[in-house]
Amino acid sequence: MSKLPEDFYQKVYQLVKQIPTGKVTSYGAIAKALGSPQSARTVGYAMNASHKLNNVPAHRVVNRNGVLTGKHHFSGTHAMQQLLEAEGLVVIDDQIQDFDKHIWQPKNIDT
DNA sequence: ATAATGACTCCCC
DNA sequence: GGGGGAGCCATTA
Repeated sequence: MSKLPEDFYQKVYQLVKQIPTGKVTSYGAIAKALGSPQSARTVGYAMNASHKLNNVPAHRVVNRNGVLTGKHHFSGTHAMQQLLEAEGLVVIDDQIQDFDKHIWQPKNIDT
């Protein structure tokens, strides 16, 4: 692990942990809040590492389209979908309904 | 140090 | 509206 990117991960975790129940956000939004809108891909990578943590609701993080692209990385096939539905969201075919209404805009922690 | 991979996003056809 | 290609960042081999 490099020295600088490590902070990036911490920011990602910190932000994801701040996502309120019943809300979701996108990798790009997180990356942007971190001051690196082009590091959306890296955010996903951080999520992968967040799997070893227990306080990082990665299931609330989806792509900008509101699609559960990373559901495949979860325990089961629909584990992510079930989690979101259990939080009051509506997920159909790995697609969050009214994603724009359930989206959660993170605050810039980079400032 | 170079090359390949990935839970993304944007641009073009 | 749907599909394909390129770009960016960080990690791993």
